[in-house]
Amino acid sequence: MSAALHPTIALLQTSSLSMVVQQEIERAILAGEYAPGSKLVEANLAQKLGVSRGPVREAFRMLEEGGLLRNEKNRGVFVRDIPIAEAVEIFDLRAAMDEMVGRQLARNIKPAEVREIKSMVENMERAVKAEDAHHYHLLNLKFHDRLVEMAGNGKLTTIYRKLIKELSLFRRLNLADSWLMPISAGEHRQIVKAIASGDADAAGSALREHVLESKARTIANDLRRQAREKTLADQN
Amino acid sequence: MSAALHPTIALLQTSSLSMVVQQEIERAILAGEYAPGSKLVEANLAQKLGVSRGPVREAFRMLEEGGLLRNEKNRGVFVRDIPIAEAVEIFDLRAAMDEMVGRQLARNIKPAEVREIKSMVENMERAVKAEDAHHYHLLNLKFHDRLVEMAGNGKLTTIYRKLIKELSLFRRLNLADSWLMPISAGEHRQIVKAIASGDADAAGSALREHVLESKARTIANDLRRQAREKTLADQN
DNA sequence: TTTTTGCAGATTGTTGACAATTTCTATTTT
DNA sequence: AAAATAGAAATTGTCAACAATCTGCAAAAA
Repeated sequence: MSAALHPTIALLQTSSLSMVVQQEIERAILAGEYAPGSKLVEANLAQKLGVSRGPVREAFRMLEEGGLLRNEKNRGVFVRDIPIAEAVEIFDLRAAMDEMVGRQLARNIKPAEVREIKSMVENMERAVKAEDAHHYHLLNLKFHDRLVEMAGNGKLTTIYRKLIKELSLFRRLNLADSWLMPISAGEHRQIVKAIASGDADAAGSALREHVLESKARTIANDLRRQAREKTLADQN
Repeated sequence: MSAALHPTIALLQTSSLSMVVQQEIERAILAGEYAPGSKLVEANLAQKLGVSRGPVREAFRMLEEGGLLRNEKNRGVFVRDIPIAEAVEIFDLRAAMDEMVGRQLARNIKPAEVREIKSMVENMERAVKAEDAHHYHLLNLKFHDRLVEMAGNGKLTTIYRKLIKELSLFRRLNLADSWLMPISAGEHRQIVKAIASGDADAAGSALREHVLESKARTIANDLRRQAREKTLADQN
């Protein structure tokens, strides 16, 4: 029956306006086009996307449930601004999940997959040498995402991705990342080695510690920021 | 300003119709009033709840994102029927999360909380003696929910609860539970003991193994069910 | 008999209008 | 000048109507 469908037709069959709107708003948020804390006005978005307010509202409800938006009744929806405490909670959760991923991969990863992640680490090391922080950041996200995916637990993958998206709304994260690329890069090599060796304990704790390092750096960075803001405030 | 508000008024101030509708549908689904796989018709629900279709649709989008409903474009929304493979994934995830909970509690639980969970275990043992499977089931849910809550990670708690709700849509679960209450009950006592002793490794693995036992029982039960269905099919 | 075609009814997708609430601003009051 | 008030404008919440799609069934064709 279903002969290879034309892509546009296939798209129209699966996605309604609300889904398209949802994806577009999500893309814009993650691209930083709407800053955390900023307000999204239904009518504006509806007009910009050429649809009525209904689908926009439905998209809002989806993104709310997904943790990207926050709703105040009769006041509007806002891009969520993740507080440091919540970022820390997410890191702790990720630590447990990534440990699970490491243990699973150490036991079941295929040779082709080992080659794949090794090559990803090499790409990251090239980005470090080139001092291309942005590219490194993208490769880093891809590396961890791929590891989770390879672990083969769909539910885990879905939740992990949701958490990463939320974490990207924690504003002060980006700063922390850049000047310690080399450290983070070294840890990656060790992670791959532990996985390839088949040692579940080693792979699990390598990944767990990697995430907890990341958490510690984020906290340290946030403390510095708080101190800086306090100094500025005291001067006035 | 805000002098103690009348509950109904306070409710209207925080929750719009879509939220009320969402909660009501969720309650009905979890209460088993809509079986997994069954279709929900917008107009029916709207009429039953005395609202228009708009809020119902918004509630649908929320519940979809929450994993309780599934949407087929132009065909309608259905209560999700969790396949065994997904149930297994959820169990594996829970195992990792509960291990994290156990380790955390062993280190940080307060005396009053130890007393609280001890008393919960005693209540469960009473339910076992009284052979009250339903009551035992509720107490069991509450016990694990409370442990997760006590671990103090809000994000973890939210996700854990979502997973439990999804798992309750796995139809064959209930059957598995009842005739092995005594086993499960014994494991609970051991979990509390490990937590109270402050041994993070012991508490973590006690909880992890407890969940993995539960997973194994569910799988075994499902295999039996499949065999039974096959036998019946062959007779026709 | 089996398959295909073509309606009629039911259901979802989308829209625009109206009601309720909040936000903004100018004016008045203290 | 600062605070309170009132009304206008903007925005969200809700609804009912219309359009598009699917479902079921009966008639026609193979």
